[in-house]
Amino acid sequence: MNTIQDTREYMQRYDIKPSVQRMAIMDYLMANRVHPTADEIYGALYPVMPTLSKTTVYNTMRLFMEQGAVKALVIDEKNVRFDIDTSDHAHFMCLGCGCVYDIPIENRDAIVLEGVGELIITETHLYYKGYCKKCAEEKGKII
Amino acid sequence: MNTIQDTREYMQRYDIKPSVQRMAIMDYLMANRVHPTADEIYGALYPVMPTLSKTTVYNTMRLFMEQGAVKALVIDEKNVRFDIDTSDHAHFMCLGCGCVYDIPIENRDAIVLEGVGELIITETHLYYKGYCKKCAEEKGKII
DNA sequence: TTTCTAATTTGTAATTATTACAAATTTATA
DNA sequence: TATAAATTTGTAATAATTACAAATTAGAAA
Repeated sequence: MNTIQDTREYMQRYDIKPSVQRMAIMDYLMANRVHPTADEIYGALYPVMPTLSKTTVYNTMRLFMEQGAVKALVIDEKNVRFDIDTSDHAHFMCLGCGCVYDIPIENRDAIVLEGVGELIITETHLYYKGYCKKCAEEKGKII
Repeated sequence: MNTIQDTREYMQRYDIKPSVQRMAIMDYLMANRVHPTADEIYGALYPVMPTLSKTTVYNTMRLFMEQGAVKALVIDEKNVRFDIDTSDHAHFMCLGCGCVYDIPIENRDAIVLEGVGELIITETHLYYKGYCKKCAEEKGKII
């Protein structure tokens, strides 16, 4: 479990000035590593912070991304998800339950493509979709 | 270069009934392997087919996807792109010029994740972002 | 060819995630 | 305490995509 102090330190490390809203959002991201959407963050915090605005969630996520504290995860067409683990890694999304798991990868920093030449890689994004064990077992009712 | 006959045969292979619009769209996808958005497809075909509707482009892309003739490529948050190469492969998007190149990958069909168990992979999506050689050279004016 | 039916296309309106923006509030500073 | 700066909020705008019903086209039957 992470304390409020942990959250404060984490934000300090990324040069993010704390505020009640920012703390609540960062705290949520640290405690619930489920790669939530802006809407899910808002939905989770609204009950305990009814004055929270969805715009603030978007503003805050943009700030967090600019400061390098979170990364955008573009795994489904519908909406952007946010990942507090900013190290290069892959994702697995279960098509049954929607869970998104982190997967380690070995990454590279350049590719030479025939006919095109060298490509300098600054971002690596890898994701899989499929079924986790539990959903694969009940698969009959899914597909 | 592909002929109209090639396009017709390709559609037949995927059980897609031809129509003037579908032929034009498929033909465009086969001739321009640039992973276009729905809007780009519409923009390219509108001049030669002014009665074309954007809804038809979306409808057609959905049909093509359902029949397995194209795949959705979710590489940027803004809009979905379409890829006529349905084999598993990666993409590189140049942050300078926006070009998207195909990259070969070796793929897997399952992962065992500690604490979660086996994950059955049905889709692999890998993409990189960065700069192609040309853009890297002019990088000063980009970043 | 003409008629009828089914499939396809089209245009418009609805939906939804995200962003723009300006007013209101809060926080920090003098 | 008064003032300025930063932050939050609500509403409206934007833009990709989808829903839907009318119009058109294509195909089959007569």
